[in-house]
Amino acid sequence: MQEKSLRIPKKDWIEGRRRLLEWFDVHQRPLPWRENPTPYATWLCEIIMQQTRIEQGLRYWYDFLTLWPDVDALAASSLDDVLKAWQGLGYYSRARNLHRAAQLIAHERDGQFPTSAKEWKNIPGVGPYTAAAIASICQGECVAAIDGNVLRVISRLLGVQEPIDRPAGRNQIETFSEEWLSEIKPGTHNEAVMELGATVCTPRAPQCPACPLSDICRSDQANTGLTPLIPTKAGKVKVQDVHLTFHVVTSGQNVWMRQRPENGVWGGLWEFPSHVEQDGKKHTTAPLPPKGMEEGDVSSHGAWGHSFEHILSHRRLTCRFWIWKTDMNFKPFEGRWLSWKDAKKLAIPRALDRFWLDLEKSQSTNMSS
DNA sequence: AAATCGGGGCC
DNA sequence: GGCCCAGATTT
Repeated sequence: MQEKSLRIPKKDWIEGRRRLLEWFDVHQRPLPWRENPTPYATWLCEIIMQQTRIEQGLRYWYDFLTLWPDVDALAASSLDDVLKAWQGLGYYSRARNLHRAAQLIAHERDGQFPTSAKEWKNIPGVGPYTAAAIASICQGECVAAIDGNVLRVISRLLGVQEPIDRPAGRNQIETFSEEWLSEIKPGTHNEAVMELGATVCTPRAPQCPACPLSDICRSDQANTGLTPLIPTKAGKVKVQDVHLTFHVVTSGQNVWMRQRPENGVWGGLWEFPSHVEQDGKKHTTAPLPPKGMEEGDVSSHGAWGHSFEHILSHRRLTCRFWIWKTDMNFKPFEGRWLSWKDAKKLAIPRALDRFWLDLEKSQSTNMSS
């Protein structure tokens, strides 16, 4: 185990570490959360940035800090408001865990944040990476934070040929990372490795000539030419086809909506009642009325059979929307009546947002024509 | 150990 | 169309 992690002589990686920190001091991007890293702002940042590009998440980080400047404010908010602010960012369990964690910290920890990576891991939504990142960057703890950038940088540095999404490859990277970590400035070291991965040791077209570690790297193009081939991954996700039918049950300016269960796709978000076609079957031309709703309950139906494709990372959704008109005395199934205006204040999936835009466009076209 | 969970940007 | 992104949680 030790041999694997020490294929680079110690004097070399000590020197490499020094040059990395030197490089970081000069070339780091001016990211706003580096200016005044408080536990709250750093925690918020790390949760938002999980599996998210900086450019995409930045706006959300600002929005959350503006809406809820501290953990007490966040804890006092409603889950619906948090989900609404999170809308469009994806992985919605992060938002629900964030809200739950804020209440835990505010009410059960007297507003006190954890002070070690081990404690941080007990906070909902905080796993190994996030715990290490906050504790090292914000609280000076000597613990390695390993994200996608680090996996790529270290696998290339060591020339790890085993898949990094399997224990064999992952363990090599973890072992070396803990050893390599600067005991002087662990937070800066962690940020430096991530920054190198984000700006120089990139997934495609890495800029090895600009890398402060190129002379000791086991896969630099100038040495072995392995850089484009590392890291390797074993995991391959098969994308399934799913056909969804949404029933837009309306009455005048009101619409029937329900909240999705916490588990599963779009957990906790609001939607029009929907159902999945069995066994991935394609849509039939004539949709049945939603369950619990008889033909006689509707005054008209099938007004607009809008349909489009929506891609998730693990699903290919074909979404069909069917509009039914009824009256508000009718409460067909789980959910509630909402005015269009109030419904828009709720967090909804991107796919429904698309539908909504198309519908309004269609209505304005009809009115003008 | 493997599956699940979004959406957007890039090639 | 595939890949990846400042990963965590559930099964």
